[in-house]
Amino acid sequence: MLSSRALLVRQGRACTRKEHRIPLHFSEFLPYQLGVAATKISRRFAALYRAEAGLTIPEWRGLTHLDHSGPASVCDITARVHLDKGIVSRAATRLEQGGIVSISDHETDRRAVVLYLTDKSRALMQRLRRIADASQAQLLQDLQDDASLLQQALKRIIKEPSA
Amino acid sequence: MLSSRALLVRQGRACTRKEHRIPLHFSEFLPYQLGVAATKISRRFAALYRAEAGLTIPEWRGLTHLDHSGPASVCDITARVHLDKGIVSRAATRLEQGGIVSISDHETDRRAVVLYLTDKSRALMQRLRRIADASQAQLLQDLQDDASLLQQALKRIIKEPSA
DNA sequence: GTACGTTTACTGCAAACGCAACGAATGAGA
DNA sequence: TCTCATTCGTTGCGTTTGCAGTAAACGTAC
Repeated sequence: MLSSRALLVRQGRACTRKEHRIPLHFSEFLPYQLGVAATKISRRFAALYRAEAGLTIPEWRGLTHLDHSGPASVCDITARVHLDKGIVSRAATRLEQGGIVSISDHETDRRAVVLYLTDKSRALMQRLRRIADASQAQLLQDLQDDASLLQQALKRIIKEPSA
Repeated sequence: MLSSRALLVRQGRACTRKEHRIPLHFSEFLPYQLGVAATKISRRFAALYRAEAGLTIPEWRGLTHLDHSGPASVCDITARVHLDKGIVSRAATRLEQGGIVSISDHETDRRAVVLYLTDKSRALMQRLRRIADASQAQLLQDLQDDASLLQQALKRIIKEPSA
């Protein structure tokens, strides 16, 4: 027993539209909006880093932290840039193999390691920082007045306890 | 040759802080904010659907579209809810095995299939809709005045051509 | 000094994802 | 009618992800 609506769909073209037109009920659902927007922006920036230096997003996040705050342990990076410790560990391995970071033992804690940028990578980060800043500026310009409030709301979500 | 900063990190505790305190430069970077916020909210809602009905997010997105717009093809769903066709296809298979949707042939296009809710799942969706609405209401309340502007900005990002 | 819980980093594994290739079906155009 | 490009859905494959488990080092309490 099918509704008349169902019959409409069953006839004519199988796929009604090609554009990614999002139905109303979805366009008002915040988790959906957030997910789609984040994926979109994330892809754009990931492509940038990959094209420029063959970096993944976790790699880039860790490097940025090192670049800005100086040498740090895996645990440090994990806590600061919202990444799983396994992901940071693997990223560190790849980056060391690529000569982007150096890893040495911690002075006083023999469990820990210390990651730090090489001279080679300091120049790389300078270039990447410029690119990231420019891309973000473009993004903010597209968003115009909404930008600052968007960031304010996102910060609130991030800081929110959890539940 | 290490900077004095490096020496500081190399001594004392390996992991300086335990809280997820995000360094300033990151907290201002939009793609980062967006990613972290989306992951956080997405996890929260995913846990909700899983606990309530054992549904994944792709499954839930597809079902919601079916629930709201009536029977649709895989391609339809793909276009409307921002999912890869492979993901939609697999979700459809799982949902059919679970008796949540029925799949039949398209009337006029023999390549296509038509997914539609079963009576059983219509009741399920009603319950899920209530839960999702309540959770979103809670979220919007937490965000207070920022909410509408957040949504406005996200919509702009989503609609934005691409570059 | 010894025992025990915690921290640090690494690794293994299952699940999910994105992409591309494929076969079947379609339909537009010669 | 006969191509041939396109569309629809499925499947396979490599990568990434998140989580749990492991071993070593640490440090606190006794």
